[in-house]
Amino acid sequence: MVIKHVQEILNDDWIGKDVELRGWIYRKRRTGKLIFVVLRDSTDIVQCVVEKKVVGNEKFKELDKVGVESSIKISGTVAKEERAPTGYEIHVKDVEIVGPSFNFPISKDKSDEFLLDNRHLWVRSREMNAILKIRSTIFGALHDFFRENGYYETQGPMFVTGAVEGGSTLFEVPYFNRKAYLTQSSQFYLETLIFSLEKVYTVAPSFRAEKSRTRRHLTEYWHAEAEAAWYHNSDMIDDEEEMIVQIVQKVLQDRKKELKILNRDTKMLEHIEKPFERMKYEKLVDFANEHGVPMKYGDDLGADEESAITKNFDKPVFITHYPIEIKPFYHRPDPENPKVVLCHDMLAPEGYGEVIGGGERIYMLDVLLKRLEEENLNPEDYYWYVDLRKYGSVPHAGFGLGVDRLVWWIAGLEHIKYAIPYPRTIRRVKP
RNA sequence: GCCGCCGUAGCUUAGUAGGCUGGAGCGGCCGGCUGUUAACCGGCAGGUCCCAGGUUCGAAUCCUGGCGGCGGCGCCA
Repeated sequence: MVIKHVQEILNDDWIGKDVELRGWIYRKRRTGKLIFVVLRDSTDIVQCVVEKKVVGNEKFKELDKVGVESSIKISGTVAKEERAPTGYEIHVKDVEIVGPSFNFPISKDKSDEFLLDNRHLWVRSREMNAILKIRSTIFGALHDFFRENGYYETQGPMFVTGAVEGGSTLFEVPYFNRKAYLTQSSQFYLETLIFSLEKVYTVAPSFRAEKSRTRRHLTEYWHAEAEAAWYHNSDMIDDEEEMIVQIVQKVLQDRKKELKILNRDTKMLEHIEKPFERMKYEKLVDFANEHGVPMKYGDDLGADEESAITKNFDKPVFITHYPIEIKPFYHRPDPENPKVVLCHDMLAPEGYGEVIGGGERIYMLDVLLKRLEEENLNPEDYYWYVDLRKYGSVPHAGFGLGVDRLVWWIAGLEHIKYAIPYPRTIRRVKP
């Protein structure tokens, strides 16, 4: 008997043929001498009809006894059946219970807290299954983009000794007899590596001890970062635009079924093509005020501003040329207007907001030293970063992308905690 | 750092101007049913009302503190 996945046999070619399926009991209903088992595997679900007179008294009783999520092997004949959830059903000839399950804790009523406590079991749900597949596709498409565009994959350390960005809060960890921190960005390390590889990227966790309690924050999140020698701000934006379009296309192509399971309205995703709007911060202030969000020059974008702005676009938007005061020290001041820096944030549409932050880095030694001084930072703490500007510096640019945020937006999720298998937030470090 | 909300059975909850035995649905167990769709019908079991202290004749209900959790702001990706 041929072993198949559910998805493979859900078509007319299989009608009347015998198959063996392996999976888990998703639903079970008994009516007299019949048991309807909805079998789930990684690919899909299918209804299986078990008759007492076919499988025998003993097997029937055994199957009747076990609960949902028991793992089973069943063999039988495929039939078309309008009444079955996925249009086909299996007339079971034999069933084997591999790992029984009794009183599976997750039933129809579910609170957020309960599902998070039982995340190790909830990952089996159809929704989580769909999200995890979309997430896998997104990670794959990210790697494809970088590799097809001349970026080398590399890695920075997770244990570090200092902050990359002034403001962010670091997790302190004991490191033998001194202190170390968990990295919040690999950017500076990537900058060192462009002098060897020119174009580099990494996909790694970043850690932020910010006490943020919002639908778009995790304390541990997956950070895709890239850095490229000889790139200016707009070159980097070009790459990001292409990257986002490719990822969205890939998901639309490969994950139709999953997007449907999640009730994702894909119309918004289908619009996404180049070019994206590129708006200077200065223009954005006017735009915000015209759209009922009071904002004055020098204000950073808050959640209200972000969502109000992105609701007016059906594609991602790049905001560029922020005032120098509201961005970290390493951004390169615009030679034509030193009050702003050559940076960009990409805001996802539909109110999702910031997904990418990036820009051109300062490459002149004197400019960097001046900026460190203005920000009251000690150049000695950044000696290796400063060194890069002493030995054959080149213009370069880079970005950081919150991959979980990308999943959150593309899958159209309510909260970022649904975008990652095991979310880490200020209040949750288990399971 | 700031603001708001929640904690009652395995799960989801009703009950809080203090008052008799804290109700229900789902799940579980027992029985029934040959086409179910989160099946249905009958029966049964199941409670530290988050914890500690206080007010009171009397607390799930009011007060104080603690623990656990959820959401939002700020900050960020």
